Amino acid sequence: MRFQAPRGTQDVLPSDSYKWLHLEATFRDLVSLYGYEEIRTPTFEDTELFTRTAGETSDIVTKQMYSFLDKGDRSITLKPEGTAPAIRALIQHNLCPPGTVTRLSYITPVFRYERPQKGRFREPHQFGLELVGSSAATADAEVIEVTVRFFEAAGVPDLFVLLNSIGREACRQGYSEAILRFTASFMADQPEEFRAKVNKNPLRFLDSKDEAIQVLLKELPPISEFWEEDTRARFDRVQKLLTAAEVPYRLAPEIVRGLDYYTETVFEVHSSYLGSQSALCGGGRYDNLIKELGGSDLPSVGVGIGVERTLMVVEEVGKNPQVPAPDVFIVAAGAEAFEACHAMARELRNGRLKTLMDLEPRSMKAQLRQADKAGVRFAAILGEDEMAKGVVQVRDLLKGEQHEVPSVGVVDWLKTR
RNA sequence: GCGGGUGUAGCUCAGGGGUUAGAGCGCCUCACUGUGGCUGAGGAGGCCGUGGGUUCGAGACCCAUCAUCCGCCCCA
Repeated sequence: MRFQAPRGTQDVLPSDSYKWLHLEATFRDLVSLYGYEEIRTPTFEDTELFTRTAGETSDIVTKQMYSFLDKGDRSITLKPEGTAPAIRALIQHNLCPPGTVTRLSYITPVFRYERPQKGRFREPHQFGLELVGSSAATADAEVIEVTVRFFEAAGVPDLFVLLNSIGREACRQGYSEAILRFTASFMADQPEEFRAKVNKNPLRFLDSKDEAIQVLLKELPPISEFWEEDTRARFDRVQKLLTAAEVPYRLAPEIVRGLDYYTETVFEVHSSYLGSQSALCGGGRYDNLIKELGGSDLPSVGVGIGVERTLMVVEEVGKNPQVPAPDVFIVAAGAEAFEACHAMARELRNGRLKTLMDLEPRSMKAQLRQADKAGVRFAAILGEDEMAKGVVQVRDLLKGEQHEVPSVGVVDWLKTR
């Protein structure tokens, strides 16, 4: 009880660890079907990149960044999300020359200095996809579809996509002005700091939980009335593609995403099982990000998936993958057979059978109880009598049957079951 | 960053100033000396989160601190 984990981290049980690895494998398998290649960790987990991530790509208050001074008094900020670092790696290593299309995936921890609560940690993990180099609506739809297929494969029930388009600069400019007009009376009473924040990105008002704001915005026309013609065309096309792919989606004009590098398509995936704990993932198109980070003028669309939240939903509905039980438990009938049991364990493991054995030659009752607890199907019992006869008693713990099997044939016998 | 709840056995929790801190589940042993699950009996396991304070006496009350959970904020 004296050990206390660092704030905002989780105690991870062995079974949780297995679920995590299983989800990771599900993600890798699924996205590889669509041609996404994984960026390995060392490629983009560079401290300097973290540092720049904080200032350049986000105007979100820095108190949510995980910042500290290192031993050289440099200000270090741990990366708060995966997209910008992945895009930096892409620029740095020229992974997407103009004229080509590149599909990247990554699995990475991210860090946020927030008050931890359920479903929100200081070191959460993110699965991410970046589809770079295409401005086609099919790219938007592909990223959304892959994301949904992943959640389906992971066992997330009742999922649906919330879809919106926030248009291009002119559209957002016009809409922002409209929002500020509608909320002028509210803003007048607000502190200077708040006004400065909102003026920077008035779209954030749309998903505000403040009732006064929501009342004022009741008469606000939807953003679709500010769309330019090509935005509308893309949005229609994306919807058609999603329908064809049988991806369940709803239009959600209130979804604007927090970062200002998004353009046009934005989406989230929700599950009705998650309740108020927000979305499982967030994504969309960001056609200006690569240029802003110093790369070519490349269009891009991507998604970041919250690993812990996904696991929470899967856990909630009891669709956890179970750790596979061992195949055999070796029971030493009498201390004299203990060494021979070890030899048999080596033999079974050489035959690729997952084999357990008690560490001490305890009573058979205790050993069999261990076997039962471990969930194994077979107990292989070896004592002096069996050694003399050159056999092993193999007990089927499920059926309660017991078979006498020649020692030399045990591996084969077990493998054919 | 703001407000609130909770820290007692491996787990879930009871005990709300007064002997030696409890229950259920789990674990171990025995009944059954070479056969699991069921039953019964017995047993092990506690810096009562940590530090300070009040008191004759603190697991309990007060302060601080750490952890954790729930709102808010925020959500890449």
